Amino acid sequence: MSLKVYNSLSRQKEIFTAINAPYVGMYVCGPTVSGESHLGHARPFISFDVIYRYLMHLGYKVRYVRNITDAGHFEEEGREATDKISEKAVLEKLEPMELVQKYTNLYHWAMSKFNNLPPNIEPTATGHIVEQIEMIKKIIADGYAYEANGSVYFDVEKYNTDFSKKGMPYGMLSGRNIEDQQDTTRELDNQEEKRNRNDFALWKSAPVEHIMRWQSPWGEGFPGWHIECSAMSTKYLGSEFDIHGGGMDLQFPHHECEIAQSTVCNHKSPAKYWLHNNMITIQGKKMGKSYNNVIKLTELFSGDSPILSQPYSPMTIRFFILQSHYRGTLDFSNEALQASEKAFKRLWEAHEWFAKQVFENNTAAATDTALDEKVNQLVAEFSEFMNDDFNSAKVIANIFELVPIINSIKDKHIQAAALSSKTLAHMQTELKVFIESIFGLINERPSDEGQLDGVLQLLMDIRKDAKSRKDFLTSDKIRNELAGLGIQLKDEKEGGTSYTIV
RNA sequence: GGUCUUGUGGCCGAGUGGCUAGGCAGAGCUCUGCAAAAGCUUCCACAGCGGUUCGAAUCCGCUCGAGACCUCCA
Repeated sequence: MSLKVYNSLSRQKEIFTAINAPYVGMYVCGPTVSGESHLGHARPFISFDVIYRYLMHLGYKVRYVRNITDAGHFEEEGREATDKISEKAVLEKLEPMELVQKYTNLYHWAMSKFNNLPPNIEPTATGHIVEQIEMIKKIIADGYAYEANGSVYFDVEKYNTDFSKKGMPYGMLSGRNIEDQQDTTRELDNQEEKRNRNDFALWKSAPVEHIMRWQSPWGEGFPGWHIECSAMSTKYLGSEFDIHGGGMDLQFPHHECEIAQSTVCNHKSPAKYWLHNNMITIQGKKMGKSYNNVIKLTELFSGDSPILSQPYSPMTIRFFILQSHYRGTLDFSNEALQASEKAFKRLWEAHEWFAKQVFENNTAAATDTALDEKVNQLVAEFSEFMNDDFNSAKVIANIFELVPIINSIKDKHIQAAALSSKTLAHMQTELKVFIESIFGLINERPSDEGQLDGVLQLLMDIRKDAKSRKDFLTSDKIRNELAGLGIQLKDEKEGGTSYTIV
């Protein structure tokens, strides 16, 4: 069964075929490092991390490029256009690059907490000013951009007229047409410089107070809002690559403009498949700066926010995100996160125990063929569901159908021999592959050098002795005191005891 | 105003024509010295109204509600 992905460009699921198999080029829009990442940012990076991992699992050699926007984009809230990064730099009395470095480091820290694999290339906008200028020159030379007062604008009208004839109108990705766009009555800055209100900036002339500025053929300034992604994706993935990803909110205008710029320069539509993840909402509303409802990742991990009733670990959040499909909205609430926390714990403990087992006495024949068949079916569906536009939610549902079976084997409610040795082995490898390699879930409990384990084994021994003497005062004291320290003892069927660190 | 998405049980969330999604919470039971953990069982759905169909949460229409984009935004 082949992989199918939902392509925003065609608005339907398509069979994924690599342009130049086994190589796959994937570009994902990264963060603007003018501030701290929040929960909303976690979604695309975790979603595309799983997509990246799954493509590699399928055998593709993926080049994953995810940019860092550090050049500072425009904020047009007030009258004066101010550079986001330079503005904040003044407030915090930091050099712009110092600020960018700070938030880049914080972002990388969060990404590693989530166990996201680093991309193969993580280019920065400031490191590619030359490439961006070259691209703009090319667009001007081709007649699709014009200069005005030291700024350069993309001529959307002309592009749309010419490329509509080739079946590539402006707005093809987001389903807009220029006529509708004309209706907006919003007042924007520098409109008078533009020939048309749909035109967008490729290069902006920098006002004197701007700290971040570069020399260009059009004077000192800085690159426009969308050109960095076109320049860097072209440089590292070529004029036509397989996958372009990002949040749904970037579809227009960001990705639309990218398509226009790249198409003019490279004479090809840049990406074959456009994948967009949906937003994380909070009480039904998108989490975003402009809504004032963000939970920063540092707050999430520490619990330090009035919205949060407790801290949530990175794996809880990763699991929470994977429990839904990436194209659907996902509503944040403490209740929902707590549910994920508990669910992940149960899943992980079953998985951890099962992965360690060696089933030596099992035979080729299963004693419970119905169960054996059911297990094989559930496991086989992992790939089937992932192939259907990365439906991690359904895979997790199947894993949860396996959890009671695993726990029943553990508690001897089900004999391991109920399943064939082949089934058990297959189940072990597939669970490990999907949970760890593809979903990227990891054990979060602190690892120790065996000393803590030794101490706990001793305490459990003492408690066992006390219990056998019916000295429940002592046995309960050990259990309750440990519970107070966050160590939970669990008596098992065979008279043994295990523990988990909460 | 334009474009588009969406409305599933207490909460989160899969599901596009017929079969129990799943998780968390609730209830009962088993196990246990008591608990916890685990297992088993169970309650609670498909916004409303029409239509298509042998059959609809799933397709169509209308009504009501929610949201996103159109401006930096994952």
